[in-house]
Amino acid sequence: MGDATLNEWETKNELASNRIQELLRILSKSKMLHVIYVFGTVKDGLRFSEIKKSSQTDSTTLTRRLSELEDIGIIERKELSKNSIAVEYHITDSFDIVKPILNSLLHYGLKEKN
Amino acid sequence: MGDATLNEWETKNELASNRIQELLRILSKSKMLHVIYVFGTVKDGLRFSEIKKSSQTDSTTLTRRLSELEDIGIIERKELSKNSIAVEYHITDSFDIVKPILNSLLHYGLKEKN
DNA sequence: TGTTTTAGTCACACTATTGTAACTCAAGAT
DNA sequence: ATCTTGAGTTACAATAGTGTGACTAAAACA
Repeated sequence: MGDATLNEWETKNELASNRIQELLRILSKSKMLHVIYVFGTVKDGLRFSEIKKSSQTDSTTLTRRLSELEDIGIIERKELSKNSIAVEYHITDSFDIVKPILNSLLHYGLKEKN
Repeated sequence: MGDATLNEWETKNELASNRIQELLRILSKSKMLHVIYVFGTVKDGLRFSEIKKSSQTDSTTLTRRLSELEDIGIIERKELSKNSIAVEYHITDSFDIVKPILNSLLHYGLKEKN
């Protein structure tokens, strides 16, 4: 079962491999999991300051993480009232794609080391 | 369903979180996926040179990747004949832990970007 | 009018990760 | 005895990713 699915790798092309590599590189950056966790658990439509507080991330790093997530289409940035000042971040349908990965990671994290 | 599992995050402790972070950091390193892919698809009991050829990784990086995988207990290094020269790498039971993660990543990789 | 809040930006020094090239050392083949 | 292969190691320069602290510009509050 696990093996069967693993065999699909053989049919994958370079593009898929690059996308995977890229996703992993992005997911492993500092505070990324904390940020995604906030999006996964709290209500939809989050303000910069809320994410900052909940994820305990500084402005610089949070900006970096949010724009990376936006770049790969996992969240969307929306300015309330046309001239910025207030901004809201929403998850997109693609957010579902990372959920199973987070769940697998969670199981790994909770498992004893033997 | 996805949400239900995601809620488990709320019960996780700092230790789990660090383990997850660490796994992600390791998985995202260069050539790591290529190396794991070889272990996942080819027979068990691989020689350094086989992995090197199949994963297209240079000695330095391969040594780094293998010892990182060994450190987290996903593979084992075994010297055939007591005084090294020939070495074989085997996957351990813990290798199963990363399979679902690889499968999720695979699905992500194969999905169109919209 | 002055202060606070929101959502960042900028420069910077620091650490981590990378690939390259050159080297090692033991064992088996010629 | 020399050559090649296996499994690395070492040094290094280049690139990537980090948190800190200082700064900004607009809007809402008092």
